[in-house]
Amino acid sequence: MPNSTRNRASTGNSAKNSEKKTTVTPSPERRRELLSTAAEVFAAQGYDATTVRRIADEAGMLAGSLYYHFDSKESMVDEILSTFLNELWTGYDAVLDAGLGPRETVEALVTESFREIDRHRAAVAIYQKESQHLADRPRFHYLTESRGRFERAWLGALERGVAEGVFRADLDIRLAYRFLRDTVWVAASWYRPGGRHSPEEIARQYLSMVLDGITPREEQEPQEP
Amino acid sequence: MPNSTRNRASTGNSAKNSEKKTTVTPSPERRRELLSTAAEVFAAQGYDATTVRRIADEAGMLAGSLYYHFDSKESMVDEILSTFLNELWTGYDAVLDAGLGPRETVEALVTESFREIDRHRAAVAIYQKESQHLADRPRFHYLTESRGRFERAWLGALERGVAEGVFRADLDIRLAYRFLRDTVWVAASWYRPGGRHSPEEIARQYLSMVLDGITPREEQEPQEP
DNA sequence: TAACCTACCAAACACTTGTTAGGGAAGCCG
DNA sequence: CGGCTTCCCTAACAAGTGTTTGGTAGGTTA
Repeated sequence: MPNSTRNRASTGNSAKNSEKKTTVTPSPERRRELLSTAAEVFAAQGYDATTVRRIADEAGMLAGSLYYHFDSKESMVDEILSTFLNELWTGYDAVLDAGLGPRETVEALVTESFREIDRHRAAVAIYQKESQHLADRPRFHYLTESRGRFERAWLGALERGVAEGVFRADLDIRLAYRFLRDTVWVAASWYRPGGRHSPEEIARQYLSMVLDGITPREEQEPQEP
Repeated sequence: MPNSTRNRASTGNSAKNSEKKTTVTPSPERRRELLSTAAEVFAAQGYDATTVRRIADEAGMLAGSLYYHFDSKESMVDEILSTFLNELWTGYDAVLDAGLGPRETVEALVTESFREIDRHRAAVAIYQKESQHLADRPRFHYLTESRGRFERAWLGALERGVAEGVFRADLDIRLAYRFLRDTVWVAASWYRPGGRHSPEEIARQYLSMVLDGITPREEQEPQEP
């Protein structure tokens, strides 16, 4: 039974930091290294399909040795996802507190999202695939919370935009929200950092399509075949 | 070792129908029932996280009894995914062979996709989550093939559209393709049949956003707050 | 009635899984 | 030197995994 509550160096989201820490104190840098390779494997194979032995293999050590650094396999994803979401929300909050107009808010959120994908592509892929399935366990309730904040932020900007006339009023706003949200984040499944397009370039193209559509507008420069 | 090749009633994609079938012959209707509940569980929990015992539970029987109908857990997903893709491609081919213009082709493909999501929501969700991870095994190579056909169909329509001036020429066409593809299919993660919107309604709204953007066009009816 | 077939159960099998306990090598500090 | 700390290994554990085997209740056919 995996309930021997005895955390050596908890950094996850569960706030109970009780029980005086054991004598062992693994270095945070090594943890980050291991979490990085773990995230890569999780993203590629899926969380449940990934064995602890595979992660250890990729890290050049044996399965049991991982437990010097981490409590459990679960606390690895926990730490991967929660640190990603923390960084994400500092970026998002900066945008939301900037007092921008609705359109500029959407633009900034999209750009920030693609930057986040650039930095945490593996974590984003994991979040995409497993968050819904993980959110059941109480340890990962913060995933559901984050989803709610997400929705409020985007829906708020969209609603304000419709009220001010900068977004179309004839669209189902919740559909538009899902449309925006999904297209942005699924990009993590094909995006590879160091490719032809920078995150900002992708954000620009993406915003161009979402805001203006893929058919030519009248006042745009004429095409030539 | 799970290699005792002895299929009782193979319907998957692997073309080897060798070895005279054993005396048992399960009814196809019961198979479809079981595959339906299996697809539901797979979609909700993920393929690897789903145990055979859970599926059997949901179907009101014991784990071993499933093996009267199916060779293995793997052949269940195989059959789920391949029958879905078969139906999908008959629909797609009908559209592609209709000789429509680029814009009409895109519209028809999108609408057909949402209809397919309506009919096979669980299968689509499984395809979304697991196809990349399953495509490694030789049995599921048809997933990769399908992905290629997919890309050719959409990219072809987009390129023709750009050439004919009905789509903007200033967009990276591969980026546009990925955006189209992803937004359409991720809808399976939130779509629930019998909801407020019919598949055709969703397709209409989605196409409206993709084609014309979410900001108001000049010649559109004016908004009123 | 007897033979047969369908669809399931009961019980086990071999194997993989996450996890643990104890030990030991290398380096640093007194 | 001896003690201490960091990091990993060896070897095992118990639980859970997909799968197999043999059996059997109930219906259909002859």
